[in-house]
Amino acid sequence: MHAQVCQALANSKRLEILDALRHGERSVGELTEVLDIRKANVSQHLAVLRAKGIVVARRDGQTIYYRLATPKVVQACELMREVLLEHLTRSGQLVKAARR
Amino acid sequence: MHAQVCQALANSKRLEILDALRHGERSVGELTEVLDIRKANVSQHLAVLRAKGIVVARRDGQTIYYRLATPKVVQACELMREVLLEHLTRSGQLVKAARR
DNA sequence: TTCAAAGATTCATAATAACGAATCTACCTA
DNA sequence: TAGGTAGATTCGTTATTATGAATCTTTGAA
Repeated sequence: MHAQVCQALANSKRLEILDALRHGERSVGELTEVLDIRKANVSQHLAVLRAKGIVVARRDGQTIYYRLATPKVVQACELMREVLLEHLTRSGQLVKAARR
Repeated sequence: MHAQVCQALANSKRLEILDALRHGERSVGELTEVLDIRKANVSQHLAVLRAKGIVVARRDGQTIYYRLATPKVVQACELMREVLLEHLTRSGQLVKAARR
């Protein structure tokens, strides 16, 4: 199940969605504009995030607003970004060392 | 790239590897015993984790020891586990509410 | 040197995931 | 209630990923 949660984060579009939701809720239409992909596709990604409990939906009339289920997702993403940056820094140093 | 890092964590075997490395380095042979899968497959998973900078290897004679590149990976995993638990708790409440 | 042990890599195949297109559902308004 | 709008769902196709089997590489010992 833990792997399933990670799998839900393993897609650049879905990470963009989470980034867009970082500072508050957004409607599907707004997300569609931000991501610049088809609405059906946005819905599909939202369904994945919803199924894993990463985002929650709220309906207001015709529009449905999504928000993060918990700020912990953002924290986890930030940590992973730091892991990535450290790796890039290390491998960058390797490249430099190899050039000497 | 961020999605690629998440992708590397999106596999139960690889999460088991990270769990085994949580308290210190382990050789490939030790990991093979813990995971109870073929050595080739363990190497493949380790190659994925290595490529994303999540683990690093150290050779000592014939055996190669792996360890976490940074404790941040474990922290990120813990946060994701909490997200999962919160989700399970919420959906468990939904099941109960539906039964009433 | 040759052989064996510990891993890594390559390749082929089976299983999953992503996306577009079409269809379906819920809500609002005339 | 008919029509329109915002999303969701289903399905088929294409692209990725996981795994086993076989092969290759590195190291240490006879």
